[in-house]
Amino acid sequence: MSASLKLSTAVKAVHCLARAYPEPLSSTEISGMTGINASQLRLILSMLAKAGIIQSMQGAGGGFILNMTPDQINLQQLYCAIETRKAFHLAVSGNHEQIPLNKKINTYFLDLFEDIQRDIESKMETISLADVIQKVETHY
Amino acid sequence: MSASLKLSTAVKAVHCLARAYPEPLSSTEISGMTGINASQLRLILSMLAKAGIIQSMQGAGGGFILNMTPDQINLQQLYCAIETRKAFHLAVSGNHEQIPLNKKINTYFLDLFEDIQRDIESKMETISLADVIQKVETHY
DNA sequence: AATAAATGTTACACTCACTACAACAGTTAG
DNA sequence: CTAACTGTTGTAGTGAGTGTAACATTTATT
Repeated sequence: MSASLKLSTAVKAVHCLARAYPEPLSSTEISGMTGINASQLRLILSMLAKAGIIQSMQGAGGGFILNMTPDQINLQQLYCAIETRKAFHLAVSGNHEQIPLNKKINTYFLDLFEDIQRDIESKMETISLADVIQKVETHY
Repeated sequence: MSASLKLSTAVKAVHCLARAYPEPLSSTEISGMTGINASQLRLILSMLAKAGIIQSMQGAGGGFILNMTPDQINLQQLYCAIETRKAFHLAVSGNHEQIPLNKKINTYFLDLFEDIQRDIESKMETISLADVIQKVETHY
């Protein structure tokens, strides 16, 4: 799954958890609320649980519950927890690295893209889940 | 081709043109210097020509030649000229938009991603081809 | 202890975009 | 008129992303 898709999925799920708090929700329940496949949700939610953002409880009567308040959770934390590949997909010309100029320019761009990646991450750090919920409920 | 791949390809090609200036280079010649396929180069170079960044001359003895000095060309111009899809690939959870909450959160993220896209573009605007050439030749 | 209801994880089919390249039509100098 | 170019279209192969199912594992309940 792409980082941006996972991020929006994570926000939707966590938003449900915020509304249900302090009651836990199962992946099936969240699936019913969002339309997102339950297996897919579990994949993402288990990553969020490992990052300590939510708590997962196995077994009958279990489910997921927030482990932090919405204003303590920011998009960067969510993004970090679920990231497998970078948001700014950094492809540079494939395999012509035997040519010195290519190698140098590739390196330059990899550095630049990392730089941009850092910019994106700092921006996301400034946006809390509470911000998102508030904005979604008022401005849209 | 992804935007970032095309961008690095464009920079490599334009870098060759800068060194050859005022002599024109054919796509075959640039291919020889960079290892990049000539057809692929022509695809990108023709886009740069349409944007007025380089000039293309058809027919025997033709080729490509810079139409601006390296310090007048910035990465944003190159990126703009070759862009087909956005750098920050903005996927949000696909097709569950019948659920109002989803639609709102999707819209929120599309807005956020556009915002980030703009940030990336302004950053690229500050980097000229001359900067890249200078940096590549000294720092790497 | 047995059962039912959860999570956690793996696997898989399917689609689709990307990549790299070839081929050829169109254009121009000599 | 020919040779050397660009411009554009098409295409086979590959790899990543998507959506989902299946099953192993864990735990509350009775």
